[in-house]
Amino acid sequence: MTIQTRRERERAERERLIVTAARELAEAEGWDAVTTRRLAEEIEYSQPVLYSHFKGKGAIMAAVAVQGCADLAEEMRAARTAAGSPREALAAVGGAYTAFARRRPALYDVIFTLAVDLPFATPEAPPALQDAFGELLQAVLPIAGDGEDTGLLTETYWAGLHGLVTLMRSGRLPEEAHEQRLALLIGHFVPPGTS
Amino acid sequence: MTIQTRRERERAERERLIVTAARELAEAEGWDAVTTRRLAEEIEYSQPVLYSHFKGKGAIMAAVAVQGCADLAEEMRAARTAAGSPREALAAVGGAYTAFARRRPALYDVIFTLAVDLPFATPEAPPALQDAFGELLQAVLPIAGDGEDTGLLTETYWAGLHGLVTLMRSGRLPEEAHEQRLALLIGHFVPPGTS
DNA sequence: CAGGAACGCTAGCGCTGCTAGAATTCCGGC
DNA sequence: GCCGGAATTCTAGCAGCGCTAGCGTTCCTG
Repeated sequence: MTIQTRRERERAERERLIVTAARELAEAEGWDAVTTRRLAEEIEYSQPVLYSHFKGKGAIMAAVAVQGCADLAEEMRAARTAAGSPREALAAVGGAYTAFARRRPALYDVIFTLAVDLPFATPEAPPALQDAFGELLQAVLPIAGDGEDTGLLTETYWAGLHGLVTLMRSGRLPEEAHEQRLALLIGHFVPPGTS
Repeated sequence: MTIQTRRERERAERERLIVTAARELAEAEGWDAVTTRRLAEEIEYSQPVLYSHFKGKGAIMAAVAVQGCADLAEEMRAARTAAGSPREALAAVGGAYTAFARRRPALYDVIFTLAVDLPFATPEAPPALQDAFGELLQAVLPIAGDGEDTGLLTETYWAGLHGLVTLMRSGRLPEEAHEQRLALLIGHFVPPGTS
């Protein structure tokens, strides 16, 4: 029994090693630099080892995405709970979201633009994804107008944030006015008179 | 002179052939299917011919993007000029934008998510891109609040639309509630009391 | 009709994700 | 202590990618 468990433990550790190496390499040099050969070299094993842990490169990226999404959820939670008014909370979460996207672009990309084989808007979605969406939802809840579907409103706010960061990071929107655009978005989501 | 001009004409025609073939192939089978070998086969020339017209695959995609953006601008213009009130115009342009993205996903991707070597938010941006943005701007102008920067407001509205379509098309937002989310976005951009 | 330039082709480079099958390592029973 | 078998890891290679050097042909010009 001990041998079996030791092997399983080593295997699990190596799996974490792969995910960590992929994340660090992507954050350091971008996802283009993350090839299976490079990754194998990084973890000091041969390529096929990767495929004994993951179905393919996409699955490794998905694992990185889930891990990164937990970070994002945590940062949004911290921002939200530190804020005072509902309006401040909405702005804080939006600011945390876009700040994450700009500070860790490779991580943001793999969560929200690249990897596709992750279930998203379903109950089977990984908890980390649901947590991140939940943070947005908590921030949107208090500022929802009468009769507005909170889930849909959250999705719409999320889309606004996502559009801002993706267009900016791909050079389609100039960086310098980001804060002003973010303020405009938030301002249009908060009903007038909400403190 | 006639020989020279004939050659130039044939060259220009072949260039259009390349761009058209790339666009049709992408729209039919997605950009993954657009390889230089496949493209060469499609136009019945060898691969290197492509590189005598374009610097690389990216440049071909950029050409498709510019051509597609003209279509988008045209559709938004038609929607805007057919609308009655400012609110209807904003909704019509937003609807035309998202409808374009859903009807021609490959084209939308190459304009707004894939190709990067196009100047966007500068005076050197291709006219087609500026036209498309101009249509959005024309729709946003009448509903801008006092003291709001119209350009920034347009960019923010654009980001909202872009976020909606990209998250939906990548499976991160469910398709069915699209119209409701779009209505929410538009509703939050139109000041209350604007007819 | 010959010389030369312009043109398009064949062939190939280094890279990608991924995999079949050989080789090695390690554990359990005698 | 040692050997057979199972589990594991590696070497080697496939098909395809974007891109290019250099050869062969074709066609215009003097």
